[in-house]
Amino acid sequence: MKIRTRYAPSPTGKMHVGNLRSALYEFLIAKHAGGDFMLRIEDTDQERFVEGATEIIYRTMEKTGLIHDEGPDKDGGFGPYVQSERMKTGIYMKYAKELVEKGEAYYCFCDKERLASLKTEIVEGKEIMIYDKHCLHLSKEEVEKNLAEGKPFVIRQNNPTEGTTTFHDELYGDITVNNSELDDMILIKSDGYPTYNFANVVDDHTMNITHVVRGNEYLSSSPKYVRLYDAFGWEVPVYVHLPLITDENHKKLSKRSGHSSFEDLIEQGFLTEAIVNYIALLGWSPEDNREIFTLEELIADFDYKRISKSPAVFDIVKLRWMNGEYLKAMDLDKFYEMAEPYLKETLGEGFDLKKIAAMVKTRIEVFPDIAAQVDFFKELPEYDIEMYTHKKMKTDAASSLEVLTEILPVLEAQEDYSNDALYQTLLTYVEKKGCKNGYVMWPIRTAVSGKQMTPAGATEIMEILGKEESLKRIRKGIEKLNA
RNA sequence: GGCUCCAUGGUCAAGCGGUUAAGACAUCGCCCUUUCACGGCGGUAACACGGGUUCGAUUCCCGUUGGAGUCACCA
Repeated sequence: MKIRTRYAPSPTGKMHVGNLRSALYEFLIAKHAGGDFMLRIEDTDQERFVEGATEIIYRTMEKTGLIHDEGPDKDGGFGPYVQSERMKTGIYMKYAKELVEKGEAYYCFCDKERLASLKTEIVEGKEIMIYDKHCLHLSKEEVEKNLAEGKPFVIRQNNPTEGTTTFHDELYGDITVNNSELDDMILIKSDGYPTYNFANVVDDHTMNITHVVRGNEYLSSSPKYVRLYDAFGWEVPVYVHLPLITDENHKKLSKRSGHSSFEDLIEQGFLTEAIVNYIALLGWSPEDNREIFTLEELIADFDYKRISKSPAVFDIVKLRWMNGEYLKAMDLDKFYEMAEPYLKETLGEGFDLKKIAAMVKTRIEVFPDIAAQVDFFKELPEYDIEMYTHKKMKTDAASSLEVLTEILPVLEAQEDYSNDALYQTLLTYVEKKGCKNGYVMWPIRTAVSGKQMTPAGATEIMEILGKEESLKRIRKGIEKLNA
């Protein structure tokens, strides 16, 4: 049988990395087995709906390459399934009524006040309530009467109070709970919309989803879903609950606490491919020790049995490293194309940006790192003459002054300011002087950059700067050292 | 608090009864070098605890502890 999975987000904001990883694994599980992957927007909560959120999800999926295989026609392709659209067919109410017929669900007319009176315990600010099945005992006549009067109602699942329910998860094995733990959750809300709890079961079944893959926050409600499948007489899907991704405090990532969304990471200069690669490895590992994967390679290697059971901390430091690996592997033209806006922002016009891009390519992890690397080209920063002192190079203020003063006329006479020519000139001087390269390179580099660290050596910097600016900076250095 | 899940270095992780307990990030040191970075080499660092089972437990079972998730007319 062909595997069919789905990503079923609610359009309530941006996608954080946990959401993205669920989508990725769902996609990979299907694709690895040659199956189909679907996208279903779960927008049954009208209050939480965020304008534009669906588009964000759609765009993110497209950008990351997690393309779904079917859906309603849209722009010549497939759009996502949307629950609010599906609801117009009356599908959820139809199935809910079927359950009522079977005695597996019932109408409930309890108002807020009565429900509030049921709240017994307060734990960590949360009120715990177990519905007392009050309306289950309403007679058929009473129900009809209430309905006829237009009294607001919800439909609740009717769970047994005795016995146990067991379901199987591919990763976590068999999980059994006492039925007394299962509360009579609401299936249809008073606004007529289904709850997630109900819609996900109806949709997964009617869409022929074979593998339900989702975050492990659903682990504890899964027994109730299984009871729904059983009540309908439907085949229970294969369940794969994914370990949580947490922040550095080991708390679940959430949109509300402002954890990194995919879009934020892109804005911070991370590459889509690196993000996808990194999150793939949060909770899954291949048989070998490989760490760098394209999406295609992930599809080929992704065996969901190797997904881990314990939660993983999202470590942005390692993401940065991985992003750097992608940058280093990228061909220069592509890199330049992406780095150009960042280079322009700090340097403006008038520089050989491509040459500078090449210098910086292996030295940054994310694009915004560029600014701090190259800003000195634009303007010589204020610097302390302490920087002329370098133990290993055996340089200090005095030696630097001497070198700079001696080399200045040579550089003034020099016409060719290409890196090679400059380097030759300096080497000649070094030989004549009988010292180490660094003894002269260090002070020149310092004078010309004013920085502790630069993306290139003295002569490469001078090549970019040009004769006039290079000399100006060296004179400035001499001036500072004389003061 | 009830229920459920989880437990290998700071982090991601391999391991699936017998290993000197991999690898990666981070960190530290050395080398290379026109500084730093890159690159190369090396170091520090882990099986939460207590009982079993077994000739032998990181690995299997139970308990303890710790952590997380969940307990809505949210998904």
